[in-house]
Amino acid sequence: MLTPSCLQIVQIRIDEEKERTTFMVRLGGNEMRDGGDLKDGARERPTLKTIAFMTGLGITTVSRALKDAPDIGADTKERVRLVARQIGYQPNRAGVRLRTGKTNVIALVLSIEEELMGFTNHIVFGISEVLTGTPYHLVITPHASARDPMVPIRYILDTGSADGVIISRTEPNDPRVALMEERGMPFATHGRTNMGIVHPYHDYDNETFAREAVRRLVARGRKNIAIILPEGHLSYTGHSIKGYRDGLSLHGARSVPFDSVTVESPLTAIHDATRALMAGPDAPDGLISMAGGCTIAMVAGLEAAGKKLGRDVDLVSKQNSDLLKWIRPEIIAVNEDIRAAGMELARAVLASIGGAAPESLQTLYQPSFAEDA
Amino acid sequence: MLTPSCLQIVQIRIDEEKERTTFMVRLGGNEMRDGGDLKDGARERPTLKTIAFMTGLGITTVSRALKDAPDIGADTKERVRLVARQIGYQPNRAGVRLRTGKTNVIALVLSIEEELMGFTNHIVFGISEVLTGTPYHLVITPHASARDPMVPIRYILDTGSADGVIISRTEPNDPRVALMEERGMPFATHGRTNMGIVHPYHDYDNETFAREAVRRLVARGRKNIAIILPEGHLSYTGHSIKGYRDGLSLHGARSVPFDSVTVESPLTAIHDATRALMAGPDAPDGLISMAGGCTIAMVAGLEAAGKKLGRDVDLVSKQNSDLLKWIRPEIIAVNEDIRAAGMELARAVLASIGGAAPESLQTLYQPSFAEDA
DNA sequence: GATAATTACTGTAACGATACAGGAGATTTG
DNA sequence: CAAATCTCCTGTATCGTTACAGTAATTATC
Repeated sequence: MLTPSCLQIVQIRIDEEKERTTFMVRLGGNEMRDGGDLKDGARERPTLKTIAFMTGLGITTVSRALKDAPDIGADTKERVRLVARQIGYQPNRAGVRLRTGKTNVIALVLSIEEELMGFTNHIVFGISEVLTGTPYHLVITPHASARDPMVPIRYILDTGSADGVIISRTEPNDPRVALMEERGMPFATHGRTNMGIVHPYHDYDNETFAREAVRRLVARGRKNIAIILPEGHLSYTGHSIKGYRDGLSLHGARSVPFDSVTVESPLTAIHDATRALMAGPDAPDGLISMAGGCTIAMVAGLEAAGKKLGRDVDLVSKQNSDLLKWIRPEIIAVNEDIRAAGMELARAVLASIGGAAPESLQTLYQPSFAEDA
Repeated sequence: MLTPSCLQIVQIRIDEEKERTTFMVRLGGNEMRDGGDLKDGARERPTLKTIAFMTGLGITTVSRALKDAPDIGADTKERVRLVARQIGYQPNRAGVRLRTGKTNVIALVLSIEEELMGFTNHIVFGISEVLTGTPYHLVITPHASARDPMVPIRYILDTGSADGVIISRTEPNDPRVALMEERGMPFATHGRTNMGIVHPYHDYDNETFAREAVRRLVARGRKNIAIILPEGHLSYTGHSIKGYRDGLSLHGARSVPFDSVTVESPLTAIHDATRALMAGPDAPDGLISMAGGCTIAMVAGLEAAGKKLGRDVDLVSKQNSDLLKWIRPEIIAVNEDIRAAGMELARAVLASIGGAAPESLQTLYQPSFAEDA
């Protein structure tokens, strides 16, 4: 039953300097209690103390009631929750963090060289969508990838500034993964590793993409194929190469070397290298691009060499946004849904923080080529 | 002079349950002091207490020494700073935040519908670059722009979760600006307002861009011009229209209505509308686009209508990334440097937090057309 | 040479939350 | 009916930091 809490304000202190009004309360018995500040027009932010005063309960009780602890009576919980909802109570993050060490922060560590076409946008909003409705905030921790990528990781670990970390540009033998694993920091990687550590990840099956890309090209009669790859040290470089090679031998095509540039190179360099390649004696008739940004420069380059897409050469490309079809509908474009990746990664870190087994937090998305292509 | 602090550990308590070792210290006199925990292998994070113990000073003294307070001796400060640097002391954010209310957080409020081509990426890394080396962290607070854009602002204000806020997609009469102003929250807007509130902002001079765009088109003999505008309620829509109209009357051109789509419309809609426009009886010979993403669809649309860029029609477009020239070199593209905008915005909020006058924190970037264009 | 002022440092309380160790009152047990 | 048990609630200490109100020792003042 809801006992009316018979409390009574017996003393009001007005502190003009501090512009606050405090008061004492007499409870049912005759012990006094500090009632806290009288919020002027509910302007001040409510705390547990506010609810404790309003309900006539102790601060501890309120705290435990809101946590649904087993040693609090059912109708007390109800009452506390009601009041908390009414006054819009939200736990003070600094208080929680100081006392418990829980930051309620997910750190997204991004290289400033992430891909041009909306990668950051998509992954950020994918993660955000999952974090909405949880107490977690998303903090962006950037690093110049040329510099030491360990710096932001060490910072987060040393200062304990996040409960979970999401990293991208994963390498097969990634020291960031090793360090976070060692220190027990929950994390998820965009891209797999190959170092004997079982950890949460989300990845796109670039091996399948590359292999299937070769298949589509061969199906169109293209047998001399070139591929533009990511930087050498990233995990997905290896997967791409593997799929590419498998595709070549599986479908009987040959590789035209094209390794003077990577998908990270300046667009001008990619353009020039593609023109040179396509104008040369051993010009390929099939091209594979692992990233949408560089595809645009490649198209310009091959056209500068006098070639025509669909006639002289076919091009399969991955993309993050649905842009390529507007540029040249002839491009065989395959979407990598980075927003979905962000969502998976966020789900994985949250679950990892919650203690889920890492092997249950690994997802691999399959490339989806258009039906006939 | 650096007096050697003659302290002595006189009692060690080993608490096996909590796995910690604490100890008492006898100082030069004979008062005892709690020496805190003996960090096992410097694994635990150092706090003021650690430094206090190591230097033999009080916690308060250490705190004030690190703040360079005037009532602390010069060599004491030196000594404290040395130790702090040695052990890699970093203030606990939760402690500071709880005590002072200072969050050391800048919130970037982004609509999930920000432009495709790298807007988020650029602004985030621009802001980050300025925040690097400061104690500030960047928190991304997203909102579905269809929903109430006030929600994230109210959240930040009610929970005091940031020291400063950066917003984009500013409107001439923006309730977010009014609210933050009223509550005294430092902020900077990407885009100006027109509501009698002087506040920090950064903006791109879209009025000049649109006016100059008309001039370039007229200089190429184009007199029938259409423009694709941003959504109606944004500040820069008004600026664009103003510049556009001024340009038309100034250079003697006429406007071909093109308002069935905005730069926010789906690319398919933009494509179709452009094709219809260009295939119609009143097809313009000059086009102006306020955003790079939609320009790509427009180009596809006008080519689908059988028109050729540079021959039948010229196109002036803004862009965030240097992509358009690879798509059609004929496009007269003008870069809006969003990374620089992020830097300006971050500088502005930080200065605003520091108490700088808002009128000194307003920047307007001029469009830079290529030399001859 | 007593008092005042200055210098350099320190202890206590508080920010808001939670872990922990009670503790009062009702209910069951033998 | 005393003891044990169970229910439900509460006070205290603590996380790391800083504001504030001291205090002891030295130096300046008259």
